[in-house]
Amino acid sequence: MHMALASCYSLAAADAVRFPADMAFHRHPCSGGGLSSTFFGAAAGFPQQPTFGSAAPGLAAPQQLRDAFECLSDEGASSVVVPGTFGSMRTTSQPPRPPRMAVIEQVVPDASAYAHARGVAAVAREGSVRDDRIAFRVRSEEEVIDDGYKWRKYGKKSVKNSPNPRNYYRCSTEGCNVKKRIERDRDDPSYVVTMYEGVHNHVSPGTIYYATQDAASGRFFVAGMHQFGLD
DNA sequence: CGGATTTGACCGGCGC
DNA sequence: GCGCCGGTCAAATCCG
Repeated sequence: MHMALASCYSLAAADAVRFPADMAFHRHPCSGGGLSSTFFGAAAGFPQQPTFGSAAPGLAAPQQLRDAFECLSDEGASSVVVPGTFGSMRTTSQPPRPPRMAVIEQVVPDASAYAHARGVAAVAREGSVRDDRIAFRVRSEEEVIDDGYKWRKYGKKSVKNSPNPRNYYRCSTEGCNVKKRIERDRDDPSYVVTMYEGVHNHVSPGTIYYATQDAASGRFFVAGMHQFGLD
């Protein structure tokens, strides 16, 4: 998932994030004392050494991102509202649209998502799941999510036991081999399941991220962003 | 006209 | 060995 999501879902825009009333993210150890938006970056395959704005000291390390991600999974987070441009996959021929609110209903644990995508046998065969794959489920009428990156569609397949086709995308940035698969949930077509694989070796085009570090935990958080063309 | 998308073909892994 | 399945390729087509 992506940065448009990660960044908008920032400390500065914490009021744009809605959690179940019985959740206490501010006290959860995974959140590092602050509302963690970093798991979105993990899903998106944040650049390992991104270039941020001048005020940005860096961004969450993969492990930290996974921590946050697992935090939500463990807590059973079921409703997170984030500003994102759902329904408008950005391509080189399409300018970015203004953000719209979208609801991430469920984050799919990496292993199960991978199993879901490739089959339990394949996962068992590999022994373990690569840590650069992650998936999530979003209730959305449209399938494409503008995550800030440019993607090139390279395949479409119908999958067994599902009436919905699976679409394959590859990051269109030269030298970046991040891929993502998008398909509607076979059990509930109102959900879109997106799975990312790999780590971007570049920053989201036209986007500058500002990170902040929590003094107590040492974790980094996306504190803000600027996306050219949106303002 | 160049770049993105579509879509059938092709390939490799796996189970029987 | 054969068929099934998921993933990828690439030629044809579309579109701005």
